[in-house]
Amino acid sequence: MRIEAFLQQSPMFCIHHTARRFEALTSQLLGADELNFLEALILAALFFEHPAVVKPSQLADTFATTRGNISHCISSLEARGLVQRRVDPADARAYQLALKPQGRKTAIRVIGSLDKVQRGFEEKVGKLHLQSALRLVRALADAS
Amino acid sequence: MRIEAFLQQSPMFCIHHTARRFEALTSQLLGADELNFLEALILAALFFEHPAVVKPSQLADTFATTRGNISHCISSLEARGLVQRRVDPADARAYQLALKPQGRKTAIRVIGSLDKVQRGFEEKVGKLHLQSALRLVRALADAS
DNA sequence: GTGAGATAATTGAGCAATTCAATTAGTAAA
DNA sequence: TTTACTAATTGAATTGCTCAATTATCTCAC
Repeated sequence: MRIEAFLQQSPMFCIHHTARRFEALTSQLLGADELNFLEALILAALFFEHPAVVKPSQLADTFATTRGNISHCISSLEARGLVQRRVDPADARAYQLALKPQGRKTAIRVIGSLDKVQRGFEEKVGKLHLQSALRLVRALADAS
Repeated sequence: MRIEAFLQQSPMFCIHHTARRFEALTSQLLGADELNFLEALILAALFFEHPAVVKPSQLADTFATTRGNISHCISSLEARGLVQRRVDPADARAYQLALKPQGRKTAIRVIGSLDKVQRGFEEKVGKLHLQSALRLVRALADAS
């Protein structure tokens, strides 16, 4: 198929394809906890940031999405008892987000899953090669 | 934010992020033709494969999606007079897909758009660097 | 201190892309 | 000639997301 030649010569399409693959594998692992990709990232963020204060707007910035999107995910996580909203004592409009004990356990599992998928790719490609591409793809990510 | 350090050290997340960026920029350009990403790829595929015969199932394989998904997109493209379904004379269950004249024009425009986004990234990162990463990301794409 | 405008976040409707199960129709082969 | 398989479509359902409107709060010039 000649289209395949075209696609294989296109870095952006390869990146796109790889990302889809990554998401598919990841959400397979996250499915056990009924989490989507963004929810998983939120849990990871709260885990890594602890004990620093995290607010919804910061998450929206970090993950390049809208506040509405974050808010929906937070609500879903909160409904399952994984995270907690507390009114910011310094600004009553804002919330401080925190992991609840169960959420902490889930976060650890999630981070493990992300690492596992990552290691799977590393095995196929070689860790050094993956690291060498990192700078470039990061540059791409920043060049937005 | 410590989560950002984690994300920047994760090749897969960087790829994910880059891919999202790529899709956003691309669909901005495709929006003029009211095409989504997959529809654009289908048009490109039919353009590059011509005059070879292309069937829905092949497209599903090439783009790693379901036949149902392809079928919906084909219907949308057909409704707009861009592509045509012909019953395969060798197998009455199958269809042969072909670009109609208007679809051909659109395909050329679409391929131009994809190239344009690509060149935009190349400018930011440098074509040589992009090419050097291609082999690696392709390996990642294949490692599925 | 108060009113105008900005800001944090939520909410819910709505959309776009996809998946999934069921269906139609045709092939193959035993 | 019937049993199993395959190509593709269809429509409902799901998912993840955006957008506009809303609530509540803060800031600050006056």
